[in-house]
Amino acid sequence: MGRRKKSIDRLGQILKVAAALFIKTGYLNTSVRDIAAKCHMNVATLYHYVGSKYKILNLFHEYSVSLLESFVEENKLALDEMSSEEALAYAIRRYLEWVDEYQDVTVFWYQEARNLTSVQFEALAMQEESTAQLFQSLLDRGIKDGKFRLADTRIAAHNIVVLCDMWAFRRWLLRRHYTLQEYTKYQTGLILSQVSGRAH
Amino acid sequence: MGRRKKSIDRLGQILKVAAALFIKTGYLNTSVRDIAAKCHMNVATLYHYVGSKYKILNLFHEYSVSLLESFVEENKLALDEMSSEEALAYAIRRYLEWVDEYQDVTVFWYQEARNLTSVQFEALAMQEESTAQLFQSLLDRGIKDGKFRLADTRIAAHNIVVLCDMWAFRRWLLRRHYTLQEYTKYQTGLILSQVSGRAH
Amino acid sequence: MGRRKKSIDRLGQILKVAAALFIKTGYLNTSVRDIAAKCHMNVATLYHYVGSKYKILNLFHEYSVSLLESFVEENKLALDEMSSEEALAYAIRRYLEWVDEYQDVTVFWYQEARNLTSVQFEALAMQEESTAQLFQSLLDRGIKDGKFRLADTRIAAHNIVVLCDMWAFRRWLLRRHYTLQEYTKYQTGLILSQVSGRAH
Amino acid sequence: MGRRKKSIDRLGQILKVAAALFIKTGYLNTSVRDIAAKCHMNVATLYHYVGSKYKILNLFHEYSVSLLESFVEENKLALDEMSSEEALAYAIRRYLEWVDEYQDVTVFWYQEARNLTSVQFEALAMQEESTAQLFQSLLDRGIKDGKFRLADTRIAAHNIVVLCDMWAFRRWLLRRHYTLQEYTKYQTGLILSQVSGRAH
DNA sequence: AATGAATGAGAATTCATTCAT
DNA sequence: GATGAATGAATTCTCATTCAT
Repeated sequence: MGRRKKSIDRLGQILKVAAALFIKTGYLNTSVRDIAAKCHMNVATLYHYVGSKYKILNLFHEYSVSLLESFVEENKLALDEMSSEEALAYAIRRYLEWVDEYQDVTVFWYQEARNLTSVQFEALAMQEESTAQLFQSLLDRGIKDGKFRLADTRIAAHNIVVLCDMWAFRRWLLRRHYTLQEYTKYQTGLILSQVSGRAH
Repeated sequence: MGRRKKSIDRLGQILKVAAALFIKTGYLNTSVRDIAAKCHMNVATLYHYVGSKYKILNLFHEYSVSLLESFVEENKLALDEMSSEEALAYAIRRYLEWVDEYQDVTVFWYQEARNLTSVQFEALAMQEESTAQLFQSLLDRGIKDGKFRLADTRIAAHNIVVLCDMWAFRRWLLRRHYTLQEYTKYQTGLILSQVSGRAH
Repeated sequence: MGRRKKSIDRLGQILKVAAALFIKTGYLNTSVRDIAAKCHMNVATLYHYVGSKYKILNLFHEYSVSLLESFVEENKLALDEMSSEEALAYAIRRYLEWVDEYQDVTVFWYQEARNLTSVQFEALAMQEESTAQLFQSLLDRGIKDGKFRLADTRIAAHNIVVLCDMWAFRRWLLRRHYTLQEYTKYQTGLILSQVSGRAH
Repeated sequence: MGRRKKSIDRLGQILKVAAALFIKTGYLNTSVRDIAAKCHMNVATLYHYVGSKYKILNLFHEYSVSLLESFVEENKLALDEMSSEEALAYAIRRYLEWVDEYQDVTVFWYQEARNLTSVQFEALAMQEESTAQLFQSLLDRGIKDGKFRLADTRIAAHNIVVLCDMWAFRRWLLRRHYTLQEYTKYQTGLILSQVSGRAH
């Protein structure tokens, strides 16, 4: 068990250190030596655990996907008991909190998706779609309720996701002017106008 | 002048070729040799014109900024004669056309901004801000007119920019479901709802 | 004894697996990890039995030498009762059968003798000489009998060995045109002409 | 021209040095660093000329093939004016001189043919066949003349080639007992007996 | 203006081997 | 006897850049 534990720890350590370096300097700018050094580990030892540099990106990818996954899972049920508008507002707030917590991860994949194989890219995209679908189902519900009026809920849902991600990838601007709370308040307002609007 | 002209041509050729390669495989994955080879040019000759690999990114950066710049310039005046709503819709349509034309460039900078110095990053950011300001001024005008109701025009303006850029950086999804025309129609509708909404 | 037996089995297993890998991909291209893996054995366990990679080559070497040795032993006595010509033909046939059976081993040492220490190389060479001497003694006997006429029986003996080994190291060519039986017939004929010839 | 010349020199230098190292320690045991160092050249400079380690083996391979090729060419014509027996003896003597001069090369390819691609191996094999064919045509001529009696000239021709190559790959033994002249004399005698013998 | 040659630094990865448990 | 973890040294190869001509 001690063995087992140590092995997992090492792998965890590698993942954690590598993720930090990847985020800080980018995947291509990070060398395996850098990662090993920061782990106080011989390069060969690192290879004992991971197989290749790309495998590390892989692991980080899986971890990132799982983060999103659990966000979706955690919030699915809680929303059923609220009204459409409350639910949407709640989901936006929670997702923005999530983006805030994992902003580095969010931005990272906006930038480095290029380095994934197409298979992995699909996985990431699919997970992002399922986040969008969480919002989409809320919008559909609101339409049934007569609370929302929308020509196309898919675009609207993706809009919501992107406007939340924007808190991460435009942080250089937004942080200068708003707190997360303010940003949440404004965006929620705008999005609610968007979905309940008398468009066109 | 012949000299001068040739020199400029060479530089232009390098920029063009490099941009294509950068876009296709990323800045770090593109080697100076690759660029030189595609220009049918010796590496040393290339260095005669550009100084460093990073300088090429620089040039591409300046070029990209100028593209945005001219977009702003071209559209500023045309908008004055329209009504607030017409002007906004027109600006969105024009910007989406621009994003569609330069989608590779747009996506590139979402991904590779990391490789810029902070000074250059500032320049890029500033230019993006000035695009946002184009929209912001339209929003401000609409508020004065009583056509729009908005608590914060800055966020709303950035929303518009990001939702347009999204046509480029989520193309893997959007292209599957919408033409540019459809996308333009839907987003314009949603944005107009957003800005003319009863804020919360 | 159970212990002892198991230990010998393990060693035998290593030798067998290693020999197969050496033959297939060459000594240098075979890694200790490969061998251990194919033995379903930990690398360290393997080292518990063998000491070094080179020692494995050693073992294989000894095994190869012993193969030749037993060939010589097995055939020495049987030959006494035949006539010189019969004996020579018989010895050639038997040796060709041996080469055919151990063609991989034969070829291997033609190729990898380089990787032996000079001491080991001597051992291999000596054993090859003793194979040659088997033939040489037959030739000497034939000369005494007046059946063969030869200026130098050493060269003639080595010729025989090499022409038989050739069945292994030129198999890429010979197999296309001849069966072992045909090859045996032709070579026996040629060699008999050689040794009974009215030369020069 | 100076340029051109230097470039060829460098390549020639690399080939020469590499060949020597390959012969001395084997292809796999020779590192690119070793080669570069012996050339007083930076590793990257070496790669400026050759592309890959394997390409060097390639070059050496081509060179070796060309050596054999020119041996065949040089001797083809000279043989026409002699009698069959004279011609065969002459060809053997010349080929043995060739093997003696290029014994390292000869032995090398007996050992390292494994490291060639199958395409390259074919090329080497084909060239060896054409050497054999030189002898085979002499044997065929001798049969027409009624000078030689042979059931299969292909095997006989390959025998000659192999018995000559043997001077190189059994040098550890043969050099102890014979000079090249003695070896030539004995083998010529044996081969002539072989080909003019009363086949069985 | 143009180029072939050159280079130091560094990339990812593999290897035979050892050691503590 | 067995094993997972560890390592120093070495591998092939690439890169951005410079320099003499």
